[in-house]
Amino acid sequence: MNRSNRTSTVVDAEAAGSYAAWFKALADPTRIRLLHLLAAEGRPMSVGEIVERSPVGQSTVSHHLKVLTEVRFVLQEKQGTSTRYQVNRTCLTVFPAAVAAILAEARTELPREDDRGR
Amino acid sequence: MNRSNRTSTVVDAEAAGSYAAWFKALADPTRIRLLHLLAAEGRPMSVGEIVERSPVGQSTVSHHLKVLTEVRFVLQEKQGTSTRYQVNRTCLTVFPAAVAAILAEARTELPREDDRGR
DNA sequence: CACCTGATTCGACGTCCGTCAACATAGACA
DNA sequence: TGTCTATGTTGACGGACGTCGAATCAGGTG
Repeated sequence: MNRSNRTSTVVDAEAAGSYAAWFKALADPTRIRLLHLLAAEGRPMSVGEIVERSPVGQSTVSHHLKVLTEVRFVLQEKQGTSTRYQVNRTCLTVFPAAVAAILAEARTELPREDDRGR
Repeated sequence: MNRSNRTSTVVDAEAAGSYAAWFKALADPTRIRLLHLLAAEGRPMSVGEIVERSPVGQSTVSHHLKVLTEVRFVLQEKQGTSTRYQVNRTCLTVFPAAVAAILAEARTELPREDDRGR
């Protein structure tokens, strides 16, 4: 395996950009806590409820939730005046796989992120 | 399980900061490519060799290698006038574990990052 | 209809980041 | 010793980011 001397480009420039975007979404303590909160609760939560448990303001929470939503780490579901956010369980598979790809761990095939939604 | 209403704080403010620092180190396409290059080659590489395969300047590569070294994703080994960089294989274990912790995947115990060095 | 409440967006501020060119450092070798 | 080569560091510049308060928008409710 890996028979050529060319760097087996599993991670080319384009993929590097995508991966970087994912990591960038987690490159902030507040977002990590938000994501962990949602994951730990394991249920859709409203913004207000999340704000109550966060040390930052409501607009900040809203902003971070938007960032996490854009990279599909969390999914949103509007219900009238309220908006429920929940963690996207697909990340459990796709994210460690991305790390494995970067670290050239060939044993794991990178699954497609095909949870159609948005 | 999860009998209390307190968020089971596996990821508290301090841990969130640490994790964010790790992710921040990967939140850049260039660093991801550098890390992947080192991982794919699977051997210590000199800065010049890395620069040859990178689209950015030498000082930039040096800077990014420093960042990756500070969070221990890569290890450095000085040899006279040259410096060899190689990927830290411990990341293969500790990094997915961190992701699992954030995503509240309780099944994996977070291993200590005790590859004494630095 | 007027009002209240929950959520997003806007504008601003200070800070940090990625990149480069230029300079500084430090082994190797004649 | 002096020079060469490989690497690290500095300073600067442009752009992006995190946070906040204020303004705005959109559903319910009376």
